[in-house]
Amino acid sequence: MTTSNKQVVARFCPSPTGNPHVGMARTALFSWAFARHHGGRFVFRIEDTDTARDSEESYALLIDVMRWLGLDWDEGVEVGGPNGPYRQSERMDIYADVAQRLLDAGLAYKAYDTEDELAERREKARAEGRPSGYDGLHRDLTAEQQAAFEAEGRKPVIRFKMPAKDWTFTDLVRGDITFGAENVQDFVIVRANGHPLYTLTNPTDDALMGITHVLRGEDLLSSTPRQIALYEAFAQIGVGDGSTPEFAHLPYVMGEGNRKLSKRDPESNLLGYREAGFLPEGLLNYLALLGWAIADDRDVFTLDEMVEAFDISRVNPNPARFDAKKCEAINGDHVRLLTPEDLAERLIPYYAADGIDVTPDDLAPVVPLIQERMAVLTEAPAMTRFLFVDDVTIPDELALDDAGRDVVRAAHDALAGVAEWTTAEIEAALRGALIDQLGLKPRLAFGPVRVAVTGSRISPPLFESLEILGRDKTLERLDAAR
RNA sequence: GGCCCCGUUGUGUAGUGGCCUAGCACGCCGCCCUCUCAAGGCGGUAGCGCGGGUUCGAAUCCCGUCGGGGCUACCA
Repeated sequence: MTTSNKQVVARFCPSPTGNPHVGMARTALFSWAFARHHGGRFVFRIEDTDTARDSEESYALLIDVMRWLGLDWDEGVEVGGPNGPYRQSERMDIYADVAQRLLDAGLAYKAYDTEDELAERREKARAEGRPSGYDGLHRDLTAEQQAAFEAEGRKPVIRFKMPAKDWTFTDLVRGDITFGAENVQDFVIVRANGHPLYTLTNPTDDALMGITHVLRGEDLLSSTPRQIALYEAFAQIGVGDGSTPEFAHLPYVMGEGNRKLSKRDPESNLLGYREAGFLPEGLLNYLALLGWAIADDRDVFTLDEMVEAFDISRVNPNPARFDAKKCEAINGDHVRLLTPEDLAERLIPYYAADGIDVTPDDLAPVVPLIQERMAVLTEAPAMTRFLFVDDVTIPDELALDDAGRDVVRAAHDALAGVAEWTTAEIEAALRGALIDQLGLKPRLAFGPVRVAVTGSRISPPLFESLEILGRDKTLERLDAAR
């Protein structure tokens, strides 16, 4: 698949705007898995050239989320590397230099069109059924013409001069793609105010950082010919090693309806998944399923297994809908895959967030009761809060009727006489008193006890719960409810 | 308008000419297990956008068409 035998170098290069979202994580995951599968390097770069939208908060969130997910990088922000710095805002001199060399080599030129002039010609082209990109009017301006525009006070942008040829490349997930020469026009690489654009900075850094494989969203598909043209120009002016990377355009992650999951969609907020109690391995596993399959009859796997099996050519090009239900189900499978000790450790912050201070020892007997009862970690404190608080309150709608109070009274008396406070003895006492003596169906016998002790109709297994709760608290609560 | 991408049950996928009366998972429905809820087991539901070709045979190849999406910026 890889045509050269160079070491694979893939990268993830988000812009720090807004909250990190799931589409971003999927792109990072695939790039990372691709690099790891091929034993290559993974670079993490930040593309913060848009000062109006970028923020330091967003940058910090990006680092936080990548570390939480466990997608480690060999070079990039925070860790450094031989091709730094890795924030584009710190590389402005490099872009200015590259732009100047492009200009000097005649591969780019200054264009003085005003926004209005451009818009007018664009409309005309559209109306006539022609492509609406730049028409190349200022491509071959003489020095005198340029001087005249300068004299008018016009500030030029720098445009890259697209060679007049068709562009074909092999997309690793979509196969051969061709754009006709007439559809790829000269594009702006430096703004009139001197700031470089993504169109220049991204290929420049990929070239300088030795990126061999570019995995990114499909929204960038149609800009690929321009990038390839720039690479060919770089080869002429000595930027990078003269090679062009391979490209793979990943499908979108869609939200409800038929729209791309956007950054402002709460469903897309990555940190929201951590808060909601998703495991990074669960979320990543689910995200991997959006466009990729490890086998035709299996969809739960570890990151290591994914790295081992990942094959970019087997990525499905269709946009995929994000399905919260399936995401939870996959996460639940990963919860069950954890050792009880590991799960207990991971649960502690979620108890803390609920105002419950617990230690791993406190949780040791509880975890076996709840591990298979939750899909996300926040369910644990909700389900077992009654074990760690002094009193429970019984909601009005669950208030016991006379029959229920009779049951609770009988349960209290039976339990008061239990010699050894173990699950087995608790169960024996309760069954004896409520089922054998009162002749109740199990459901009617244990229901009121559950409500009295846990404050809920739903709980972990009752007898085990009572053992953990302890005799005193159990009797107290039964007494209070009778 | 132009160019490009995409099109298998509700959702994600497997499928690369016969193994497909289309497999798996989530969802949903039912049953079993059962002290509740889960987990687990069993069963059910529902799909190749459409129309033409090519072929003995097509979800798979070709053409057309329809639908969705992206780009067409001095955003990324």
